Amino acid sequence: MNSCILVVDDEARMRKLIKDFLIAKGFTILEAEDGEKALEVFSQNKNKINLILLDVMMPKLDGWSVLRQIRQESKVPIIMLTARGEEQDELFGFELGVDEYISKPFSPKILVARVEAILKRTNQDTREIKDYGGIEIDKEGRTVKVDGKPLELSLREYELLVYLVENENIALSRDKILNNVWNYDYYGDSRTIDSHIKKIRHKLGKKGKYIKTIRGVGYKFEVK
Amino acid sequence: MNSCILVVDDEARMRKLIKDFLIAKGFTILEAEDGEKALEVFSQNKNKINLILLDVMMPKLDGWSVLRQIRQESKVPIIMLTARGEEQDELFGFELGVDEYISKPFSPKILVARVEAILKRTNQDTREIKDYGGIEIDKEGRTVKVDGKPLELSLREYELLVYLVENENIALSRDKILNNVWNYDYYGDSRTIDSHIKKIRHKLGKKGKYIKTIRGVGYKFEVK
DNA sequence: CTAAATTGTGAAAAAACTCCGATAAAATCG
DNA sequence: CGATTTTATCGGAGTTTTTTCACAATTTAG
Repeated sequence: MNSCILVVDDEARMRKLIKDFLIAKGFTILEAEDGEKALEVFSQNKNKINLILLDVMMPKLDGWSVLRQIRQESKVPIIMLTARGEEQDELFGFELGVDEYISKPFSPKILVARVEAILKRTNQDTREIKDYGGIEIDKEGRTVKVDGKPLELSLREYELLVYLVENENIALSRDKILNNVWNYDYYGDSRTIDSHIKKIRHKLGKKGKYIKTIRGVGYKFEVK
Repeated sequence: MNSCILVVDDEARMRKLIKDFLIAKGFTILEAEDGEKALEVFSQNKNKINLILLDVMMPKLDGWSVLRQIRQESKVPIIMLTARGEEQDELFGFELGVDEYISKPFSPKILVARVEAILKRTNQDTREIKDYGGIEIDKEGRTVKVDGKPLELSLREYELLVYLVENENIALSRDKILNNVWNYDYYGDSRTIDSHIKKIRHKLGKKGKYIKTIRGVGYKFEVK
């Protein structure tokens, strides 16, 4: 993990306070003492920075301006540090893509909690691995595991399996399968599907029986 | 869009207030007057509900309990409605997966702004399409586009390209490439990589030059 | 500049994949 | 139960993908 956070505030004391707490929590910190420096540091560390703590009131370039400029090119999470309870500002900011507010004065605990919450939310591994009765499918990685063991599936096999599991418990007609897994205009032998089903079942081993045959219709994936 | 929001609060007046504002903004509203009802409504509308506004203080089952139970099975965004400024609660809640707090009393504007901010954040199609100098890769869909035009890449070509772009600006040795794109124990001709590189470059057209040859080492993807 | 090393390229061999058609097996119906 | 319909399975033909190999082009070193 070890996320990198850019702290932007004109008060050195405030920066130090924030920095110390976040470092104690294992974060890496970059600092900037005004808006211009913030943009500079940001542009040089785009890929590294995971979150920005941005003070609103600053000399040279205020927090809103910095926010706007950064939002032109990046969706990095930004927490604004504001004077207490300025509703107008909050509304203003959400539209611009502020992720969170923290009002000064704040307790370091709150700070850390919010930072972690936001990072958790955004860092949240976008990788989604879905489990269908022990058949794990990682669509991003295009991999399938059964009981933890990776399976080698050809393109058609993979797509057919994905189509079946994504329609778990739904009986799929051969027509539907052909139209969805094959090109729309494919006009082939309907035994083709059977052939692939056979191979998938075989590769799934014991779990092959989750692919049910629905006589007169087609197939259905059902964990039972 | 038209998101559905579950409003849980024991005060009918409060529910009505929230409901009216959110409906005015085009949301669909479900209501529950206590924790138990909330769970009931939730379990019956799991797939429909996009966000939950959850009061903390309620008879029968309080907000925290509801939160915990819902988090057992769902990541639906939850905004807690709390009495003003209870730090302890906030810390407590972030760990449990609270997405946001709104302190009573709040202005309807703030409410709507936060709801919209959260929905914007979470509804954000999980589908991620990354752009590397005009080469767009959708890993979930396993598609590559160059300047908007889809490319047909074979398995190896695709994986090799993904490996290169994900290590943008890093020179990758042939060894490393073999170990990562091919099976770990692959023991083939080293011209194999070149062959695929050639095909990829060709398919990328003008952008093929982003794949740089690093003599004596291997290749590097670099947009320049 | 020349020789050596490394990479690019195209063609062809090898491997993998997809699809088809024939036959076997199973389920259903009368 | 026997006939009929439907699905399972198998082998192999036709494709596509992957790999290999020989040679050309390029870069680097001396």
